[in-house]
Amino acid sequence: MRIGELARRTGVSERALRYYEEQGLLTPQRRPSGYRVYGDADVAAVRRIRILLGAGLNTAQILEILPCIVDEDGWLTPDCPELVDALRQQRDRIDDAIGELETTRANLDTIIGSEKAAASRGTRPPS
DNA sequence: CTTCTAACA
DNA sequence: TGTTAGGA
Repeated sequence: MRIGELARRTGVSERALRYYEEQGLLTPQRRPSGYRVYGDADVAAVRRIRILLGAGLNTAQILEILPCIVDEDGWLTPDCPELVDALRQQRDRIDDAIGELETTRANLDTIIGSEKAAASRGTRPPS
């Protein structure tokens, strides 16, 4: 199949599919015309890529752990320690991000709830 | 009509 | 990533 069909069958834009190839995630054959030719296996490959991207991994990280994945009933099964490791690290990063967001939210609450802010917001006398 | 590369009001 | 120009 050509890029258009793969795009339709995966719901991923042609732009993204070409990008994945550029990142080494997909290596479709080429017709003499230059057109990319994908196999049925690429449909599953794209799904795996989407899942990993959804887990917050970048294409470089996915490229490294892609061969560690075993396709099993539409889901992913970590097949080697590298993948489990990458996923754990990603989990830790999420924890850090959550922590920073909580700090930012606390800062906003301080500003919003401060006496001065409340005064200038609602108790301004007519001039 | 579909795909390709390259580039960005 | 989207979009688009210009070509095959």
